[in-house]
Amino acid sequence: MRFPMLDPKVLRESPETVRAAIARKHLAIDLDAVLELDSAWRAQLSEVEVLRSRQKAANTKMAALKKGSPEFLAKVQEMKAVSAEVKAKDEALKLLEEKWHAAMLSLPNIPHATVPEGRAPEQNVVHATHGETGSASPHALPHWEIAGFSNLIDFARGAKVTGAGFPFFIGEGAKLSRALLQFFLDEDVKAGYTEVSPPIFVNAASATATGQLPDKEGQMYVTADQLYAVPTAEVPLTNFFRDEILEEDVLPVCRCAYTPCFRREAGSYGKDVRGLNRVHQFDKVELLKWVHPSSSYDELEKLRADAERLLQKLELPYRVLLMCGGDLGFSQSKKYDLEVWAAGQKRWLEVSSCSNFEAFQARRAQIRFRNKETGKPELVHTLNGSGLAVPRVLAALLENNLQVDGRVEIPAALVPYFGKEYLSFK
RNA sequence: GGAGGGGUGGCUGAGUGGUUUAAAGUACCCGCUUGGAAAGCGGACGUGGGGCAACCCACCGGGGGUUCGAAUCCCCCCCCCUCCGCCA
Repeated sequence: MRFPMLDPKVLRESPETVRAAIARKHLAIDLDAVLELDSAWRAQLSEVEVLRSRQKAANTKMAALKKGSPEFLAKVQEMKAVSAEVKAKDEALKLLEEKWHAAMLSLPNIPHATVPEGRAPEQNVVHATHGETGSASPHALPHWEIAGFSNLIDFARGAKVTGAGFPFFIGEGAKLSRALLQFFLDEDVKAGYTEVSPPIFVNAASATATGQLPDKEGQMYVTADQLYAVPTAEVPLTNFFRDEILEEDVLPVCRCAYTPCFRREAGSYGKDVRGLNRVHQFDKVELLKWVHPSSSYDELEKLRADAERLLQKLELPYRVLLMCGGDLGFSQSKKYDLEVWAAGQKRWLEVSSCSNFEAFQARRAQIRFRNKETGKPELVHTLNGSGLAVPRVLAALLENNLQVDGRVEIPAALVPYFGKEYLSFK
């Protein structure tokens, strides 16, 4: 049995809830067709099961009969027909089930009541803004235009060696990148997350469980033996508990992981992809939580606060967006984006996306906990968010902290990691 | 990469075509017993799906096949163990 992402019971008992969710996410889905498939599938299932029941009953009788006896042979003839019927109906059932499954996969997660109405990114709500964005020094430059930038981050040679979007980080560029990673991990561990270093390739089953497959197959790099380079640590981390039942006591489980992230970014173009804004390989620390359903929205606020604290300690201006229904991902119930201000480009760069998936991912990955009172397994709620993505934070740091003399001031919190108070492009 | 051996419930482990409705043990849970516990005795004890329910169906690593009928036979794949080879 493969699992849909939305609870089929919600669809049956309250189709209007699903209809409303589709509307709030501004998706075009023919729900009536899905409902029709659902009842057709159930009807067919019941037909097959009745026949199977007959087969089982006959089986028991035949076991008691003498092998070659006329009664036995008659029974074999009788059951041959039933067997053929089961085979045919079972085939039809499988076809229906495939359609049903595909239809169920097309149904999005239901947005939380606090998600604002809206169709496009412009309708996201600015939940909070921290730090100054207006007073950037007049000499602020996009990071790729800073004199000597390619001494630290070399895109040209990366393109020669691998391809566009695979830069080399050199000298103090590499050191700054590593300092940020170390800082993020240390802070996340302090906040209660257990550090994990996961595999950076996953198999198809894992990529399917977190939803990268089949929809985003074109966004992943795949090896000759069908392993997928992770687009985010979310994939191996979430799959850690796939097909497992946890004890209720262990919740919430909070983990963080650094991995390089690989994204083909097919279809991206223009100013979005300049410099470090969008690359095919980048370092990121991901935060992940497996929580009791009753606390997932509290945990979402904590997760967001944990990610925000990193930007605060780096003294970078940023804002928090509460995503509107139309800009909410397919599988999310509620999502905040953290965007750092890049003073040179004069634009916001997304560095973290903190989401509550409720049971949507957990159902697909079959991650459950045993309810202590009932003794029955229930789906956990999963949440994740970056804490944080390195290159864009690094870019913002370069742009915001660029001094008149061409050096970059390192924030106090990062100095112990970087080892110096200023970075130089020479 | 090569050769061999394995994969059955939380765990141990029986089962090589049909009363298997997966034995038995063990752990956990609930009783009885006890001053309390252990032992002992009794009961309960997997997951998913369908059904208002009674109940029914599926699941023995995964997927196909043979058969009236598959945990059991056949094919493909995955994983684990032992040895060999290669190697950071």
